Amino acid sequence: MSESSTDNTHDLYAVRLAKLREMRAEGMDPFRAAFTPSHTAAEAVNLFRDDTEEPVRVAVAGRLMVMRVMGKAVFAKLMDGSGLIQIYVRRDEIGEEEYKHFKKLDIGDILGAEGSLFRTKTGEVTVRAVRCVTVAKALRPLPEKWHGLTDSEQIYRQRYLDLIVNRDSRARFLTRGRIISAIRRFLDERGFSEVETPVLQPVAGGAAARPFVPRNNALGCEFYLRIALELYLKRLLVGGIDRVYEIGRNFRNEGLSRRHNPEFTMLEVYQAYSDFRGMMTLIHDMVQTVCRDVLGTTRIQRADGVDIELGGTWREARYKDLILEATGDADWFSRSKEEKLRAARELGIEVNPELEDFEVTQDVFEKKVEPGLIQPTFVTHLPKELCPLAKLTEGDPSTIDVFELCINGQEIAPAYSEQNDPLVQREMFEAQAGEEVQKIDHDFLLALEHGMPPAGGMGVGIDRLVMLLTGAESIRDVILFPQMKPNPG
RNA sequence: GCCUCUCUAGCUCAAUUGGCAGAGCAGUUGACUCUUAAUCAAUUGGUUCCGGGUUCGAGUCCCGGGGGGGGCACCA
Repeated sequence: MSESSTDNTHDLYAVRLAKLREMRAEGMDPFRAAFTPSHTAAEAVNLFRDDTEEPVRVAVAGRLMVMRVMGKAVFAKLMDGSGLIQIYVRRDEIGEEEYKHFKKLDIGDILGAEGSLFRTKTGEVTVRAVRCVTVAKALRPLPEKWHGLTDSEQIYRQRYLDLIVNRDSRARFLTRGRIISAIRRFLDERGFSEVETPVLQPVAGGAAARPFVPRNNALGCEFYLRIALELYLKRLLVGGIDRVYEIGRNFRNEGLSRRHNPEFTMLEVYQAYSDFRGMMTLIHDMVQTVCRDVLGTTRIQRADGVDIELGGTWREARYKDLILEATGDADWFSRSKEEKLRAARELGIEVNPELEDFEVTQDVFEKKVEPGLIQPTFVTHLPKELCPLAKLTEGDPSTIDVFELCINGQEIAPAYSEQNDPLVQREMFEAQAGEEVQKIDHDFLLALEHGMPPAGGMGVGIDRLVMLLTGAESIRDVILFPQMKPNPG
C-alpha cells in the first residue's frame, strides 16, 4: 500500500494504520513495548489518601476510553478489568516529544502510564503521568462511547466489543462464572466428585433430542455429540463413585429460541442411597447458597417489578393437581384424547392432534401451568410416560418419583429417583425406542446389570439458572458466543 | 421449516405524501495547562444489507434473496 492512504482521513482504519507506521518509523513498536502495571485501576484509586503528603507512585495499564485534549495538557481515562482510572498528562512534565506522540493516540489503544496519584479539583483520583507507552495499537474504532453497542447481531458476533463498552454485559458474564464456582464449591464441600465423561458418544442417550453427528475418520464411523450426561454418570455410580457430578456442554440439533441454544451447559448430580426427595433438599440448599454467595440475597427483582423469593421453603405441588386447577376439569384424566384436544383449544392452546394422550396433557402443562409458576415450585408425581429413567411411585404405578423445579415460569431442574432395575430399564427403553432400537444404549444396560445403588439424580440447566439470577431475558445474554449463522461474506 | 418485525456514515439515530441522504459521537485541521458525554471553530466521511421492478424521480412502493430480533413448529 502506498503513502496515499495516509491522507484518506475518512477511512478510520487507514488513519490508524498510518499512525502505527509512523510510530514504527520513529523506532517504537506498539506491540512489543514492555510495561508491567503495579496496580489495577481500582487498586490505584483506593491507594490514594488525601491526608498524606508523600506522593504515591503507580503504574497502570488499560484501554484508552476517553481523551480530552486541552492545549498543553490532556485528561484521559484508561480502563482495565477493575474499572476506569484517569490520567493527567502535561507537556511540561512529560516532554515535548512524548506529549506530541500522546496527543496522537486513538481511543481504543492500550496504554501503560506511570506517575504519582493526586486528586483533581473536581475530586477525581488521577495519575499524573510522567511516562506513557502504547502497548497495543487499536486499528479499529470502538463503538460510540455514550450509547454503547446496541445492535444485537454485533453484540453476539463481536462480543469483545460488547464487553468493552457495555459494563452490565461484562458484569453479567462475570456473575455467570461466579455462579458456577459457587456451585462447585457447594458440591465439593458435600463430598461430591467432579468428573468428565465423553462428549463424543456412540449412542446419544439420556434424553430425547436430535443429536449432531460428527465423524471420526480414524475409526471410520459416526459418533454423536452428547445430548445429556446421565448415562455415563450412572455408570460411575455402578463404579462406586457414590457422589458424582459433571458440569458440561450438551448439544441438541433443534430450533433456537430465547430459551434454547444448540449448545448449552448442564449440571448433573447423582447421589447413591438418596432419592428425588434428597435431591429436593440438595437443589433447594444449593440455589440458596449460590444466591447468597453471588448476589448476597435470595430475592430476585424482575425487570417488570415482580419479585421472586428463593429463600425459605419452596412450594410442592402434584402434576395432576396443577392440571386440574389449570383446566378447571375434575375429570380431566378420564377424558378421551379428543375431549382433551377440544378442551385445550377452549383454553386457547393449539395442540397438535397427532400427539399421544399424555403428550396433550403435557402440552397443557407447558403452556398453561409452567408459565404461571413464578415462585419456586417442585412439581411432583409426573405421569410415568414422561420419563423412562425414573422409578415408579410406590403404590401408584401411573406416576414416577420425580420432581421438576419450576421458577420464573421455566423448568430449571428435573430430578428423579433413578431407575436401577436393569430388567425394567430395558423394557422402558424398548418401549420408548419403538422402531429405533439402535438408539438403545446396551453398554449402559450392561452396567446396570452389575448393580447400581439406588440413587437420586438431578439435572440443572445452568444457562437458565444464570438467566434467573441475572435477570437476563434471553439465553443469548448469558452465553458469550451464542450460535449464529456463519457470517456471509 | 412457517409467520412477523427489522437492516441508513465506524457507532447511536433522523429523513414529512415517493421529491437535494442528515445530526450527535468518533475521525481530520486549528484554539485551549484541572477536564467529567470537556468546550469552541472548520472539515472529511454513504453500494441506505444484496439483486431486480414500478416511476420523470425510490432510503421510502412491489418482487426475490441475505443477516438479525420476536413468535410458532421441532424439542421425554
